[in-house]
Amino acid sequence: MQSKPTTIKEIARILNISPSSVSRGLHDHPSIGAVTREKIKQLAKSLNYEPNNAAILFQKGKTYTIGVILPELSEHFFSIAISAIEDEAIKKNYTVIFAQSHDNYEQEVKLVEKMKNQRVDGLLVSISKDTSKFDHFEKLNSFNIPVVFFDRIPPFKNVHYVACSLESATIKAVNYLLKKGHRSIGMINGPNTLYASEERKDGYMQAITFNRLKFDPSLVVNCDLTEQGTIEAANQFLNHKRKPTAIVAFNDYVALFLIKYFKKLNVINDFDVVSYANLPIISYLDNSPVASVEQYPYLQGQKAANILLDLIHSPNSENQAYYNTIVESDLIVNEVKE
Amino acid sequence: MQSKPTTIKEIARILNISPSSVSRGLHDHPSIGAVTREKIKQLAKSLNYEPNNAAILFQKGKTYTIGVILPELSEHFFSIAISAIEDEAIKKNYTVIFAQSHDNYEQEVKLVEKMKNQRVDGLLVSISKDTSKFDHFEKLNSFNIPVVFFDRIPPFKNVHYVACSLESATIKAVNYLLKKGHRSIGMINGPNTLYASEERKDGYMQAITFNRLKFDPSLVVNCDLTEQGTIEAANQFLNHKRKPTAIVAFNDYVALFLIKYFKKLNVINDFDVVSYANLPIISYLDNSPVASVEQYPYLQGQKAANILLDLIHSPNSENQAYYNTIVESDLIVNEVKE
DNA sequence: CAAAATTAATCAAACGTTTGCGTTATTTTT
DNA sequence: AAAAATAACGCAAACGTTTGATTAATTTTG
Repeated sequence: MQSKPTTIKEIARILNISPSSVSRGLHDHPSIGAVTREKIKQLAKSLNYEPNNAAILFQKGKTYTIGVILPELSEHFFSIAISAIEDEAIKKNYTVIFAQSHDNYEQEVKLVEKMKNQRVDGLLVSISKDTSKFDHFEKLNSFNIPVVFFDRIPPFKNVHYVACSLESATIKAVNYLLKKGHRSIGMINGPNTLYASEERKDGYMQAITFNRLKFDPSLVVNCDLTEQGTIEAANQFLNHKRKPTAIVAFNDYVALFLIKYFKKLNVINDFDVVSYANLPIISYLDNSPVASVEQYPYLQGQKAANILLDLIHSPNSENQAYYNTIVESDLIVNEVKE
Repeated sequence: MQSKPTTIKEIARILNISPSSVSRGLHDHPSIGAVTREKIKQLAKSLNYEPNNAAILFQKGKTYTIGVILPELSEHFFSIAISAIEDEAIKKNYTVIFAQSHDNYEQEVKLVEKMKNQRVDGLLVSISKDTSKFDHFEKLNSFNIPVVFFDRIPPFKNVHYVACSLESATIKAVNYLLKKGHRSIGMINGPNTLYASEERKDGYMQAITFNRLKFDPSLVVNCDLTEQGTIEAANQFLNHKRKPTAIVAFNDYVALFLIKYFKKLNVINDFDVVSYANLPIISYLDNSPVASVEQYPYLQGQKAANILLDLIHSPNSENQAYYNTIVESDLIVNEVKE
């Protein structure tokens, strides 16, 4: 029952011409006469000819495929980002294959290897949390596979990347709180190993010092981003000699934990919480953060994809300029609570 | 700089043996002696040999790739499901390529075509909302590409599918509300064109009649699932002669709209809302639904992927048995609100 | 010790498509 | 009318790997 797919050879045999002519005819090559061309196309259509992609890819050494490696697809941020990537890719007739590192370095290394074996034309990567070495990406260089990092990027500039400036976002957030009158602002930061933590802290410090306040390091506490860790961080604030009246949470999950805990202690009204918007329906909460940093995952994905496609099509691999694209993040102020 | 990747041929040339021996050596074929085998493997390693996947795929006519077509990757449900699919696929050394139909029939048709051209070994599909014809999938049959539908499945049995029984889930939900003492229960259903709407309604009716109550059709209202539509539906309930005391919402978005509206009217405490759990943090809401139907997207994705891989590996294509797998959904009762 | 069996490796074809280079005819230019 | 250009197509190699059929060398067997 499973009729073998029609091939160019078969069309050639039936029409009594050579396979090369068929190929050229199908591609409107000028050296094929109009009549033959039409005959070829007609027969191809009536035989339901479909080019064998595998053969073409093999022949051309291109796969028209871009790989995406990211930590967790089920995280809202990434699902939006990859959705954008796919939308862009399909416009240019590229296919997307993806894989999750599950925030595991070894897995990430393996996946890079696999993508390379799959001979993807380019790679989009958001690095895992426990990645601190980056040699696995350098191997791609020698295979001429361009890489664009997005959102979770390595801490150096000589790569292509698209990311949000969490620093400026944090400045905006802290400024907003200062303008609201807060004078003691706590920050629940992530582990120090994360570049994103560094950015947040830098932004915080800049905003504080720019406003001629003195920076109190004990108001920035590190946290493993779990619920338990959040509670411990919260306790530090509650017992602080200059108890903060506002808190910048590392992300929405932390904000949720925090709000839950504060509500339990019935101190929720003593705090304004600002967070980073990874989650969609956070605004439906009764005691939602007063503001959120929007990181525009769709835009980031879109830009990253387009840069990658650019790189793939740029003929000279020795183009030494690196795309370092910063997507400005905005502070979204939630409607005033009545 | 971009050194051409090492090939089997090159290894063969250096070792002065034939390419076929190299291939066999690398695959531990018995007809290659131990010493030669080791020499081959060593040289391969030292030359960083990587099999050219494109060539292998072409040669074998298999791609070790499964395609996934779904409506919207950014929907939480699907992002979880595809996350599971990828996890399963990678275990069996398969790669996942995916594309979004954006709930558009024409796009879906195109994507199926594209997947076929990519010669995926199998296809996983969650159909788009406005798909009512299914010929585009039948073409895959003749190419011997198995298809497994999941969650959003066609309304007939002679295909492979994995889905949740929304009917039994709805029965559970309604029963729960009845047990809580509610005697007038409203349902905000989706458009009648959706199979999922039918299932919900059937479940509702069964639960009602099984409990010897009389079914009031005016308590089941259709809704376009927008916020405006939800409000209109809510108004119908508020003006109903037997005003319901509990409402089954079509999904969490509808539930959110509903709760928001009820809160605005300050009637939120007059209702118990039950919903279907597409969203993660719904439980953080102050006035969250009292219970949610968990549809186990990860499990669905997992099962669908495994079934597909089974089908791919089953030698006889004439295996006429269809996998019709139902994932039992559970009613998750949220913690009692203090 | 000849015949059979085993071991170790080679040959060559095949997968489907593309493409540089030839080879004819036919037409155009001098 | 000869030379040059063009049009229309065929030839064959190439991409890298796998695999059935063979061969050659060695060992086992009766």
